[in-house]
Amino acid sequence: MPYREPVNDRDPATRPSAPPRRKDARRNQETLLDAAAAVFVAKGVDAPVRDIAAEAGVGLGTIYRHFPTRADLVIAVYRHQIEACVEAGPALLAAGPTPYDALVQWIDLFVDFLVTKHGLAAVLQSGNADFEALHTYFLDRLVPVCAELLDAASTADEIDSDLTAYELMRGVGNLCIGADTDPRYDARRMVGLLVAGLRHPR
Amino acid sequence: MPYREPVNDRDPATRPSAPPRRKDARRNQETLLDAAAAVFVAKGVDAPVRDIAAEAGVGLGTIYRHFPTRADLVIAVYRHQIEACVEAGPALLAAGPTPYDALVQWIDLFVDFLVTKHGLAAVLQSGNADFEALHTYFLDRLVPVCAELLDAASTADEIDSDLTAYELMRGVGNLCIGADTDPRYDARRMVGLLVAGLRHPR
DNA sequence: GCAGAAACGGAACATGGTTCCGTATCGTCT
DNA sequence: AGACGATACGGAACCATGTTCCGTTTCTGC
Repeated sequence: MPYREPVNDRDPATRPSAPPRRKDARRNQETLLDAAAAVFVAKGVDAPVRDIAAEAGVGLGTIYRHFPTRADLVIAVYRHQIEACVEAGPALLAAGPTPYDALVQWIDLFVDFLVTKHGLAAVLQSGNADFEALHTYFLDRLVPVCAELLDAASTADEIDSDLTAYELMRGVGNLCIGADTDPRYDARRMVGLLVAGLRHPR
Repeated sequence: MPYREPVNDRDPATRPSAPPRRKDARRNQETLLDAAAAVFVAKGVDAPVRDIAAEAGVGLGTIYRHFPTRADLVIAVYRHQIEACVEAGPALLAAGPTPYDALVQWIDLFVDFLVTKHGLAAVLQSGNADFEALHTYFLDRLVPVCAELLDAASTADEIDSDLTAYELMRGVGNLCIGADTDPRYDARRMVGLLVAGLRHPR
């Protein structure tokens, strides 16, 4: 996975860390992201760090030099898709027929993302302190977008609830847990029900 | 798990194991359940087994003799409350004004239960294989009750959805995750939204 | 009171995240 | 090119946790 874009941001979890100066380091970082992505697909997001190191043909120390924590590795792997989601928000708002429609479509986007990543949703909400950073990153990036959509829909009087963007994101994320391993559970449908509940009853 | 009472029952997670024959064993089992309950309240359902052993003043082996697995201990601690929930279903159905009302009240009961147990909801859905038994036990006991309520409401034409009792339970359980540690997230409200979405639009 | 079954305690094992540090590699300076 | 310091690497070692094993202790029926 590409990653690296020029240094800039403040928040370490949000900022793509500056590219390593040394060529071997740069190469390893590439390799690691690719390996991690592959392992996540094959064994889920909670696959052992050692498996990722093995897949990348790299020592454990190397992983931890590049990504201080498992959560940072996960963030790095999915950063692009998250950012795509962030950018999709305003776009949908501008394009869609109504703000509420845009909100629904945006949430669908997010749910699709979550549901197609084995165990991501679970790890996102697991009280597990290891993944605090992951949780925080997702929320920091997505809540503002969600809030914008929610506000717009609210202003357009399409919505009948003072539900927080934060709560909505949490709820949606929660509903996606387990959807990837249980054919009897359809997260999209659940989220649909939840979001439908926001609509202004007319 | 206590020593094999002469074989009989099929589902080990559902059967309250027969009381141990030996007095010390009986005493220890009591002590363990109390200690576990206390530790779960203090440190959450995912507190280390060692903490529980320490609280009970007992060795690790003793815990594992009585409860083959952490999950079995958790089940034992909460069995009574689950069973109370199971019994409340038909009662509410008989008492409530309408089946849908009964369903709503029953779900409230369940949510209250989950939300007041630190980390129970999380551990319930965590893909974690360790807790498979817990997950299964909850579902085995509660899904039939939920199905009964759902059917009744459906028959009374109060509900406009072919949602499975299983899906509903999963959804509700999921929505409760993290509610105990995050003041910004109100699981009851989320569940309310979800359940409201079932109602026949009129 | 004895013998053997039943229970006990806790060391030891497996797994998984993370840290440490001696060694290897890179890039620059001369 | 050669040398040297900074950077990066590998993987053993460490810590936390669930679980297993087994030598020891405690009961209970006779």
